[in-house]
Amino acid sequence: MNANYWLMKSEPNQFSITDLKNSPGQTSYWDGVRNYQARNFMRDKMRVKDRVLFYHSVVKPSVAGTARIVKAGYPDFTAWDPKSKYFDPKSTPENPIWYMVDIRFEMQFAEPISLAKLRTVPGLENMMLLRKGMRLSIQPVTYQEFDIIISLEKLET
DNA sequence: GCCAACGTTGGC
DNA sequence: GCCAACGTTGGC
Repeated sequence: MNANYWLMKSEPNQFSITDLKNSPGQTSYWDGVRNYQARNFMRDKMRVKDRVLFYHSVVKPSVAGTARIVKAGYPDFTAWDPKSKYFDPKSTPENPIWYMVDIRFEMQFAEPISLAKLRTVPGLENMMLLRKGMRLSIQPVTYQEFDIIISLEKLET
């Protein structure tokens, strides 16, 4: 079966692609997602080897690089830790509400591709990220969209 | 820092 | 079940 393609948002001052690159094994779990739609993607749709656009939100909105799913959805244990900022008393090990995946660093773009740039690129007109009011932190991306963004990077390096 | 858009909560 | 109030996201 073919891989799926995704975009995952993170505020770089919380967790950046550099942080992922510097993580043990260049791998990290993706914790703290507390939105049902995003959770459903992780729990039900993401598979090992799926490819990910790593998006930096807020500070300098841009696609910063790529990653791969290396572990499919499993319960987000930070929801069970009262000391975690992601604590949710409604979630228990017996009945987990929130899920995470593990991702591994693949590449960091020499020059992040800015949101403003993406808005000008032919073929990305229907990209979910570019829709008004779109806040979903995990979004499906088509193969074509993924490929266009990768090719932009190659042109600029 | 502002604020529009969205998701969630809770009173009724 | 409706919807106002509130909190959060995230671009600018």
